Amino acid sequence: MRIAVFEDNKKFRESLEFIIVTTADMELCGSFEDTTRLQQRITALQPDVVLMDINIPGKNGIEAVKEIHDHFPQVKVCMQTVFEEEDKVFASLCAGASGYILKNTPPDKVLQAIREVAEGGAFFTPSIAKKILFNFQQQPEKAEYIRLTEKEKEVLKLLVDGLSYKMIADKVNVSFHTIHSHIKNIYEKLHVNSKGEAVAKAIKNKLI
Amino acid sequence: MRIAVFEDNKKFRESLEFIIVTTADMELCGSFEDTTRLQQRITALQPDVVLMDINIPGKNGIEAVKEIHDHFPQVKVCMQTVFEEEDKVFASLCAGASGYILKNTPPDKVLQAIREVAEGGAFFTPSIAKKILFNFQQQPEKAEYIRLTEKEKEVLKLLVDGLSYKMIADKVNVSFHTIHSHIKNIYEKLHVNSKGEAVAKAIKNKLI
DNA sequence: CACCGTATCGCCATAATTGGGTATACGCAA
DNA sequence: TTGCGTATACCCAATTATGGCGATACGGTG
Repeated sequence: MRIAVFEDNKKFRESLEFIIVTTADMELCGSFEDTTRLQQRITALQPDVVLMDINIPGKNGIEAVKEIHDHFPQVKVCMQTVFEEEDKVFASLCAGASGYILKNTPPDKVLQAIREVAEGGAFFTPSIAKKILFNFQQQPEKAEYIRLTEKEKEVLKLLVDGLSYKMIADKVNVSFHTIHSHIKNIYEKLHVNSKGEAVAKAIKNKLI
Repeated sequence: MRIAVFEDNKKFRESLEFIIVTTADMELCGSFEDTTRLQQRITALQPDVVLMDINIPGKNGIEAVKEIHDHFPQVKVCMQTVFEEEDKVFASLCAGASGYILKNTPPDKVLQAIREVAEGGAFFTPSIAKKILFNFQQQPEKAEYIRLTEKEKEVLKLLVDGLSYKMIADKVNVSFHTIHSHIKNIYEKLHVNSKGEAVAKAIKNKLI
């Protein structure tokens, strides 16, 4: 597992380097104090995971993660910061970071974070996770949980994709009438009475 | 630290009980296989953390977490499930859960999750965290620039709200035919040919 | 200025799709 | 045994999708 570090604080960079080089299944493939020549470096080093300081000289961490995400989508990025700057947290997550850890995170957690993101998962320190959670819980009206059956979800999904009753019936291999019936039930559960509303509600409430 | 367990699967419930009772700083204050008399139980047991199966008999886990969150805001809830049912994940997070773990999570991680949520943090297994992350990152690829006129945007917006042609015409104070005409143009620009697709595309690409 | 393209607005007609109602049937779980 | 999910079916009215036709207005260009 190849790791690259971008961190301007010498002390902290060296401690990250130490953590990585002393770990059997990890290889430190690069360590930098700024984000200049970012793309060349990534191209040359081919890291699996990048540890990126959010306040780094050159282009800042958020722009850097965006650039990496756009040009090297297979490279996972884990952000690190001293402070829990709310807006930067969300900005970097939106920019494509897979993890977010505070710099007081103990070494074993750092390694855990690296492994999780390398495997395609995501890792947040609890306080960051809490912030993210809060962001969800702010949205009040989503509170109503709509219980759709599996079939109904399947049909709704296809409805959102823009398929007609006929096409859905064909796809699911049941009759047109069955689809009709399912959709009537879906509308009832969603409290809507048209395709448009159903699609809107499905997407907004992430029912699909 | 007082923990209450709600889990209908006997095997799994017992293994949770075992994990908790064998941990020095934790106390199992209750263990149930359904969510009946939920409020009485919580009132009596005064748990710090509740582990709640998402598919539990009685009122389901999502309704249960909502009830706990509403009536006992100091009680933290950590959800558990076998499957990563996307809609249920988000629904329970919105309902007030502080953590979300899969049932294949190893014991040490379960304990970690309990501790994190007890301390006011949040805990997600990496795959769940990834789902949450996705939710942030879903930005439109906007490869194609869609230029809608103001009128078209207005009509599209109303379409997304689920209004019929007639209702839109009424709202915008033009004739049904004009709306018809606008919608034809919108469909052309979006490369779609049904209300459902148009609504889906409008929301996904944030055209409105 | 006259010309062209684009956006806006209006209408007709037809065919297909959709929404709502009602009904039957089967298996399965509470 | 009742209820729910699933599947099927028919009917009917309303809505929607498509195509074509035409008019006005406005900004920029030759």
